[in-house]
Amino acid sequence: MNQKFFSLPPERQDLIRNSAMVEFGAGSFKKTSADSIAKRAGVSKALLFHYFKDKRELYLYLFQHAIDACMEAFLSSFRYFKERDFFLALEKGQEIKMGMVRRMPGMFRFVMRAYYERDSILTPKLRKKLDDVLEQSTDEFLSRMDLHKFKDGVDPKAVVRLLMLAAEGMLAETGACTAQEIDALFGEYQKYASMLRQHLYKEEYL
Amino acid sequence: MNQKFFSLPPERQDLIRNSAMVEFGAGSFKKTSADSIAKRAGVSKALLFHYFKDKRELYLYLFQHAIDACMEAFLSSFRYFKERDFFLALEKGQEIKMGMVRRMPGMFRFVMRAYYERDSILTPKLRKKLDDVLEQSTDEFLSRMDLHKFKDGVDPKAVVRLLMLAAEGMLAETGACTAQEIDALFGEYQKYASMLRQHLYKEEYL
DNA sequence: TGGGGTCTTGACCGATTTGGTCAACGGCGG
DNA sequence: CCGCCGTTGACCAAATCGGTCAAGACCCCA
Repeated sequence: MNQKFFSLPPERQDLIRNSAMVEFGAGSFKKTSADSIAKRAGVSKALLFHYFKDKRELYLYLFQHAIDACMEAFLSSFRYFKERDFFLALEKGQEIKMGMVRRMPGMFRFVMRAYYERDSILTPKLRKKLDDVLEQSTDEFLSRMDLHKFKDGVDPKAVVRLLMLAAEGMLAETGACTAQEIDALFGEYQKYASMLRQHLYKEEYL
Repeated sequence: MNQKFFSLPPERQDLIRNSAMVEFGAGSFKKTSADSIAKRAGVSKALLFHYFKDKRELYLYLFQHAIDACMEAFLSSFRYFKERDFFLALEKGQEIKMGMVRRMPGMFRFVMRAYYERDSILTPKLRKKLDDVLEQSTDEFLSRMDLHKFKDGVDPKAVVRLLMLAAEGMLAETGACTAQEIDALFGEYQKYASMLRQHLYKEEYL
């Protein structure tokens, strides 16, 4: 790809990346046209092909960039917050996630779609990179928490996964989100999290 | 549409409907080609346009049919099972739902996509029909259950919604499912349901 | 064997869209 | 005034689009 892309104003980079992710996230790689991406970004198609040599390169770059952004957000979140309470940390994490959704709407959908798409053009390396991020983030998260606050017999990993799935389900329902939609979703999510906390924690920790 | 479609062997009707739903569920109405539907079904494009006068008619028919199927499954499930325990009934319901997924994979994704799609071609009547089914099914469900088995302070509606969202999230992750994939998903779902039951029910009902 | 009816298709249509190219434009610093 | 750089509209051949149509494949009844 053309390295000059990175010397564009950051908000312009974001504009192009986000537009492309939203479009790629709405359909398969093949069915997503460069034209629609350009139109959404409000730039000419020629500009896209000026910075990226073809559609494939743009796609792979986006995936790489998305994973890097996730990884960075995840790492920094654990660098700064030393919270050891499961639900408080989960809330912090969800706040960060929502912040990312706000700044890069369409990213999570794009990544999911790219990962699960048939006839995927992703390289095995990129797939593995995402696997690592997901697995590492969950395990790392659990290893830092005070899991003994849970009642006996509760599987914390199942709790994380249940909440993750619910978040994914909420994301699947709505399209590209406005800021208030995201806040509403976050509010609903917190309701479920606090319900679980209420009944899965030992009483002395409530 | 051509009424002769209904005198086709039922499994052939299913084949065509399911192929169309899978394809429509994978992209927007506009970006889904009649060709791809025909190819997936293993029939000629000409046959599609023999039974349905155009793409739009096929699409609207599919939506109608899907809603009717949901409604019928829902009604019959409550006609036959008089279960009043929240989680047992939910399990029954989920079994029925999984059966539908098995017989019509791609249906739920199609319906969701059709409902939330921008520039939707759905008529307001069809939208309302789906709204009714969803709202009625949840309310009806809750009204028949022994909700007093829940601990005080637990909102049963939130429990239903949380599990629904998780199911949606699982569905969003996988593509068109094989029978064993569906079973695996169902197993995971049951794990979460039983976890919730374990801790949200009063102890005397466990 | 032949004819009629029904399901099904390959070939085809004009129109649109596709990924990608290229010469040229505008604005800005020197 | 120049030269540089981000940007563009116009353009291309090729593919794909929704939809049509005459003819093939098959079966039952005569």
